[in-house]
Amino acid sequence: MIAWGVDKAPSRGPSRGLSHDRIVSAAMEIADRDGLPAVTMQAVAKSLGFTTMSLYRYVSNKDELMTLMQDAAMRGLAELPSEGGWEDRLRTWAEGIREDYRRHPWALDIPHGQASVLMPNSVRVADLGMAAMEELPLPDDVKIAVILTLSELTMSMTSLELSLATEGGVRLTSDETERLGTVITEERFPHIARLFQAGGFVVEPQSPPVDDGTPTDDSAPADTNVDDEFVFALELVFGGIRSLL
Amino acid sequence: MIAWGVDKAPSRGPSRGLSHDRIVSAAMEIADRDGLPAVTMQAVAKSLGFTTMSLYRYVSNKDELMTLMQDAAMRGLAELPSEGGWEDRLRTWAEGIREDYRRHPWALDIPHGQASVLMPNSVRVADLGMAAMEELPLPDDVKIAVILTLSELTMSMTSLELSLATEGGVRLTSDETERLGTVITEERFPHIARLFQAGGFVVEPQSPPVDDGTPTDDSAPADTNVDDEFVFALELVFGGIRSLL
DNA sequence: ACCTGAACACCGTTCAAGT
DNA sequence: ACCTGAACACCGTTCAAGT
Repeated sequence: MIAWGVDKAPSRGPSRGLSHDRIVSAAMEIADRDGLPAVTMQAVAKSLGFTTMSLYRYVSNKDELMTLMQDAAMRGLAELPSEGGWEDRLRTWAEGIREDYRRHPWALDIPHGQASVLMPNSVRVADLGMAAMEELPLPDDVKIAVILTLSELTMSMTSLELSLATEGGVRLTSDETERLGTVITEERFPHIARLFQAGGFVVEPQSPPVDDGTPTDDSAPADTNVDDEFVFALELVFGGIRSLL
Repeated sequence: MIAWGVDKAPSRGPSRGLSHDRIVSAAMEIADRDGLPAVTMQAVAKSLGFTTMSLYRYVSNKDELMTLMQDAAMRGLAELPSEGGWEDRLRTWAEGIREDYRRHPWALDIPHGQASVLMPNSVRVADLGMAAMEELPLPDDVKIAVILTLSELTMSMTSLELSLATEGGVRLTSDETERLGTVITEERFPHIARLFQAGGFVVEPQSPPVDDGTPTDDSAPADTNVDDEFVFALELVFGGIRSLL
């Protein structure tokens, strides 16, 4: 309940300036700069000029700090366009979430427990999602399922994108490609070996020359970039929603 | 490349019985029993009756061991039904993945890097996914995007399900509910406060009495269980695919 | 009430040494 | 080639003590 600010701030007694906000901000700065593993209690305390143990007065353990960080990371999504249809609104909603995770990639690595669903920003984002679908004549539980589906999808795709980006894409040395080629064969993997050998199994983080293949079974496989995958996945879900109406 | 078994086994010299298989199996047993954090190099070695350092002869670091564990966890999915349409096959495909993760929940917590995509079972599962859609007149890159979408969705939903199950669902004490009620208000969250107060924002891990509401905007919200969410999300994607044809 | 210092029981990983 | 022992530089968290 710390996150909601209902625990009245103890304004009595000596306070040398530590606070929940400062601790969470310091932790986020470290995570942004050096990644989540660099966020140790000692590192956070040190960056604030306090001892490690001082943090435990504000946060009961590291997990709680992580949950606070995660929620704080999701503050980018503000308002949805009042014009346009539900597709436009859901798209900007999903893209807002995506932006937040891109800004704070480490947030994707913090496990989503029960607590995180009831954090302020989670509730706010869910509320915005429901607002985006206001015009749709669907029962509330279906809308919640849609929100859940879209946000999970957004997280997964962003996670994939970021892990590929930091590793420079699934690009192998020609030696590795060759060795893998001896093992990924038509006999063993009849449906995908061809794609692998053509390089189509490779996913790029950035936007390469995009090919939009015509719907033919034997079209040449192309490099795929995650941004396209994300847009495609969204449209897939939108198509599903439309088929419900 | 260890995972593909191309590194010839060094059958010369004294071997007191350690091997990649035994190390990975031991690590998986520990993870199944005590969770991923319990998988330390010391714990794995001890369970095999060796010193910690002996593992480093077979595995270059802990991350590599984790990647091997993750791939080994995905061996459940065998064959897809030859009867029925692509929906049936994709459904059993996704449910096979789901089963594997349910059996080895910790596998969801191992980060998916570039290496993991090219591991034997990942390639095998991707191949099966392509096979499931063989009849569909869609370009290969679209099929890959579908596979990616479905597997990410499956992972997310299973992850949600498991985190709720281990925490006993988002069930709050009446005290907590009350406190949250003072903070999740109609003014602040106009589109979701009503749902929260009605208990509809609560997601159950197991199957509670399911209500399939009629498509009315003001239908009473109901408890939602993750299994339904998963099936719903799959159908949403299937609807999207159909709209592509 | 707020912060510190010392201590505890761990981690992953190194290196040189034994057989 | 395979495994061990000792050591290093870390972790999160406790507890009693200071102001």
